[in-house]
Amino acid sequence: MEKLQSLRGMVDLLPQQMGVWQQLEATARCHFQRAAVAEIRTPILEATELFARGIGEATDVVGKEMYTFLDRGERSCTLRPEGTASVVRAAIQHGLLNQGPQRLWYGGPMFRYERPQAGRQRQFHQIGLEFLGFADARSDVEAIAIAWDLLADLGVQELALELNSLGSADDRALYRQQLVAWLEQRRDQLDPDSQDRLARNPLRILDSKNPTTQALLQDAPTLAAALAPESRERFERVQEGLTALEIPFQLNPRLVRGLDYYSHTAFEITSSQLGAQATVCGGGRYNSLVEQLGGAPTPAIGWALGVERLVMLLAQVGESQATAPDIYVVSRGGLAEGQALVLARQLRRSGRAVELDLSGSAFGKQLKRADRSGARWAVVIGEDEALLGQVIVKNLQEQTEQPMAAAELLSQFA
RNA sequence: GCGGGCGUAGCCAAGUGGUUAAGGCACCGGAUUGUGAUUCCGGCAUUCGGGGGUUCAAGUCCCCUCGUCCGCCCCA
Repeated sequence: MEKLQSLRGMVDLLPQQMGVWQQLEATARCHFQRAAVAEIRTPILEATELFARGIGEATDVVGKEMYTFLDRGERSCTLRPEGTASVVRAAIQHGLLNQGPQRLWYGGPMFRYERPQAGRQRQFHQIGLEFLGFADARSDVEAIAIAWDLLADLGVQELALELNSLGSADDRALYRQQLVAWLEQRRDQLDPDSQDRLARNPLRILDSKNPTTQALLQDAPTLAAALAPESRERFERVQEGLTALEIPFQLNPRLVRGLDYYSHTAFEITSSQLGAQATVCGGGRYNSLVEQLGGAPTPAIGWALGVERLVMLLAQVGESQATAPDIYVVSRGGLAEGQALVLARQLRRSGRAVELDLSGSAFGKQLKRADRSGARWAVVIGEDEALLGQVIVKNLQEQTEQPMAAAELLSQFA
């Protein structure tokens, strides 16, 4: 029979890895709460139309990476490739924006149909933040600061924040024209990938990894020069804010985010320890998206961080936590086993983490498992103890033991 | 979608065309029918990702296929 296994690029998270995940999620929750950011959860399945309109038909994410299929009602459905479009959709649908600006976060699985490689899977997880209805440059700074502080608190080392401004939609359209005109003159000097992008998504050529293309771009018109004075001033205020918060950053004039909806501030937080997919967190401002999805014009900024990539960094830091019980209950014989079942439940009700050995094997075997479970205490009930209403409490670390009444045990561990 | 590396047990692996596929970890059982370490003994791949071919003989060579990893594209 064919071996059953998970679909390509879909990975299981096994019990041993969950400690890092849980710690990460708890830390994120804590940071959001302290920053007065509320959680929102949206379905992982949406109408294909949402992403086509929100992210942009021309992007790779929409053009070739979506998990799309027809449901039984012949509607085109897509497993969400990112979170922002869904959050904005939900905010519009439920009139959240009529109640004032929204500070939201989300977390969960995203899906992209790509070849897996280091730091890239078909199902992966993101934790993201969206500030809807905030235009001030300080909101950009605050959004970035929350991401930065979260990563720092988790103990991630050697992070770099890269920053750029794409300007307003007008600035970008103007620059796009300049760049395309300039590159058309030199089309034959571009690598094939970039030639392709010239028509589809020319700004992304700036980000090319091809060295000759990069050399050519040295003399190309710059995005910074195309920014209107207001855009430039806005960008300066973002930088001043980051400096005031002592968050180090590097200006990267080639940083162009892939999704169509970005404008003004764009940023990435990267780690050199991740291989080719180095971005841990990426985001930026998207002032036109809400309107594009049918809401009132609403400025917004957000980011998403890749949980698997973050976990890779945390694993390198050596972060991991096993889930050991406080007490391991060992019993043998009908009467004793019955009492152990009751006792374990009572201990749990008083808040203890208790593992009950259900094997019925010899005491030696059970104690061996007690030892390996990492529990501090073992409670032993044999037939003799059961008849007397007693238990033996062993301290597994100090290798000491003492008999006591079951009731005494309960009051001691309450 | 394109390029390259790799598939031997739950994990790490030896194996260079020649009888029954090393070893280690983990796990299970026993020595110890009521006590954890260590030790000792035993168990744990009818077969090398799958299919086809070459050969007297294939884990080993060839072809196809699937999976996986790394890179490109792209992104978190």
